[in-house]
Amino acid sequence: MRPEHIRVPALPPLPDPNHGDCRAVGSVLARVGDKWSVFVIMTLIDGPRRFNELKRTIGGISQRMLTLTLRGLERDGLVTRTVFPTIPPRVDYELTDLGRGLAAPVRSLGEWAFAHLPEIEGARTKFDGRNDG
Amino acid sequence: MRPEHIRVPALPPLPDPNHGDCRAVGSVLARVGDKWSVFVIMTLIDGPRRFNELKRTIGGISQRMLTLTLRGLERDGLVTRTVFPTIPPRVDYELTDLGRGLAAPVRSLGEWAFAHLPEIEGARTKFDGRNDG
DNA sequence: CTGTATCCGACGTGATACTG
DNA sequence: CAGTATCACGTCGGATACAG
Repeated sequence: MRPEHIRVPALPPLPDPNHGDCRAVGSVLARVGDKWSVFVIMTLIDGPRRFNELKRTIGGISQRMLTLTLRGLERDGLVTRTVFPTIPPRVDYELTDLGRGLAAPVRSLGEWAFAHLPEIEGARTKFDGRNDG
Repeated sequence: MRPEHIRVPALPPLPDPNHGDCRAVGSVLARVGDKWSVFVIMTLIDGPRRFNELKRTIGGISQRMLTLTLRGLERDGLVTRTVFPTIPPRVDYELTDLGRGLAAPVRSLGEWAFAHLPEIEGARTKFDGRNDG
């Protein structure tokens, strides 16, 4: 039997990624997948942090991106923003219950990624090397 | 006690998001977080699929982005690409063991997202409305 | 059928300067 | 300290045309 005769035998029913709900899930995944959200969430797990505390702890993030990331998380109800009208001003950011709930699966994903980093990086090197030589 | 006197009591040790490993984890999260990878992974859970099968099933993805997404997943060792040298050509994509392993935490995240969609969308509406009116 | 090549607009990200 | 405003740049993603 040649390759062209190998048929996938009538596909089983699919979870239909087109369904609106799956699209919406995508919007959540997009937030988690942006460059900084996960770092912020993980940093806030241990308790509330101030703006510059977050900036120093995360490191490498610009003021602008930290602001935008925090706004996004706040918009999604994952983080609260508390302003203390003092001089100098102080703003605390803290995970909501919703945010803490999200942190769990995110942590799972992170742990999986960490555990399988060697395999992934090995695969990348192998793949890239194949294209060069 | 006024707000400016409320002090976070000497921060507990942090998981240091600056550590190289955490950065590397970010690169995995970045893949999962891109626009299409999760859809492709979820579609491939039930078994191997051909290029246009994926395209039709996912829907809304361009030929270009499907190609790029699949190349990325292949590069990371999450998907295999099998070419059948027939006319017309046929290419099967299938999750590797590594890819199936990733699918589990991704599914957890997706289920969390699905379960909490109302809360998130509610928070978004509330946040956006506060800015308009 | 399964891609690659090209163009182009939209968006994400960073650097810098400025404000309350 | 905690932002906002602006600019500059690169990448992402879509549309279209072409190729094996």
